[in-house]
Amino acid sequence: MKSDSEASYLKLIDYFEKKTTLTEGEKTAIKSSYKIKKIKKKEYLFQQGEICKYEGFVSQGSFRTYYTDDKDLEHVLYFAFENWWVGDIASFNEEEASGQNVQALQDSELLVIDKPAKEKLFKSIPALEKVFRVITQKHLTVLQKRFLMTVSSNAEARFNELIQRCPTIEQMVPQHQIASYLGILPESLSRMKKQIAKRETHKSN
Amino acid sequence: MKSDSEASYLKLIDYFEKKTTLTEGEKTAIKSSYKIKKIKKKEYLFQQGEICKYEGFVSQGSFRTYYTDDKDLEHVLYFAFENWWVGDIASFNEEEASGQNVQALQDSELLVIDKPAKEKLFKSIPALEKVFRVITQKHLTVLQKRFLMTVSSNAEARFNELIQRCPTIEQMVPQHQIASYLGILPESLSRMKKQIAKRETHKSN
DNA sequence: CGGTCTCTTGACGGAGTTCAAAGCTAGTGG
DNA sequence: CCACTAGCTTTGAACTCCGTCAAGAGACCG
Repeated sequence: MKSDSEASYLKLIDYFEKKTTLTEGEKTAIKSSYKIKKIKKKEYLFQQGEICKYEGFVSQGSFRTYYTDDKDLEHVLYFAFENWWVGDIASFNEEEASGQNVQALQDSELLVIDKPAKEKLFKSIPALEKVFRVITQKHLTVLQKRFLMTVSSNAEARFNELIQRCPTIEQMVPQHQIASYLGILPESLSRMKKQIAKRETHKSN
Repeated sequence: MKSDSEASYLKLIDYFEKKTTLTEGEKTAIKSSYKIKKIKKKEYLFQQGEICKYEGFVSQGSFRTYYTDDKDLEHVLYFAFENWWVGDIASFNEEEASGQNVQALQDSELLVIDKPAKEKLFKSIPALEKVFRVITQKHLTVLQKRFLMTVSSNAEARFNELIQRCPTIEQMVPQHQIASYLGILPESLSRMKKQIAKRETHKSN
């Protein structure tokens, strides 16, 4: 147990050390600021209507962030695997109700921090302020690309892009959630894959 | 001329002072870091394929940020009016080619800063590091809402949301650019507005 | 083994696109 | 100040992609 959590903290420290340099004292401060939180499959870090109290670093497992619209349709915003972040920045910072759900796709483990602890950590390690600015910028860039992809290409092009960028996604995530990520219904994805397969066999014959 | 530029700098200082407190020395440092750049209607701060060398604060006029896809269709990502920022964060920071165009909708004026000057300014005013982290977070939040709106509702709902959030947009921006922002073609927006108008007259009769 | 969740398949419908043409508006130059 | 042009908006008809509804087949879990 002790050694497991030690490995999780090492992942986080490694992550930060790729972006900045840390003293031993700073590493200790980071370790004592982030708490381990285990979340079982299908359970939530937080749900729509709640405040996102924790920002989490995925040390084991995987998550999806989604939004349920007024017609009860789910729309997947992100998948998060190991070494990625989960949370709702707006809700976390403004302490207002979130419009998103963060759900574990399998039994998973997060390193979480709440807002007071994060502010305290920023004060003691000012370099982290920049690290998180860069993380947020990266996040914004990814979302911008996603948005442009969504408005400028059809579902099949978006599917191909996803498979290329994340070839193992189909082994990790059920198909109806991939459909949701692509912005189409499960029926449409099923039909689309059939079409692609048909074209493939025609080519190779 | 002198008093015009003085007013522009005051807009920027006022903007920063809403987010943090500044000493007189810091205000002077800000003023000497940002340069005035005038851009005529239909001209560009930068275009697709170029590096975004400047981050700009709109002191007068308005801009649109758009992306041209492989079918030569334009997709408007943002409009920017006074007291908003323009630029491509990824291109600016990583000094890589941008996938976006920032074009003036009318004769306009920006306060611009390049990367070395911004880094120098951050060193002399560390509080700005946080200000820009918060700006980026806000930006991300806005884009997330936009994305969810785009995938979960139809063009008419998106149009109504835009008009409500920005009632004067139709006076400021040509209709085909509004269509592009909504993710539809000008023909579709024209038809949609006709439909809406027809329903309105039926109601009031 | 039964129930629930997931994936597939079919027929139909609708929102938005495509292509083409005509009317309108605003900026430009004589 | 008018005339001309280029760009913007409107309209129509056919089409496409994806959604909707419904039903059945397969997979997973207690």
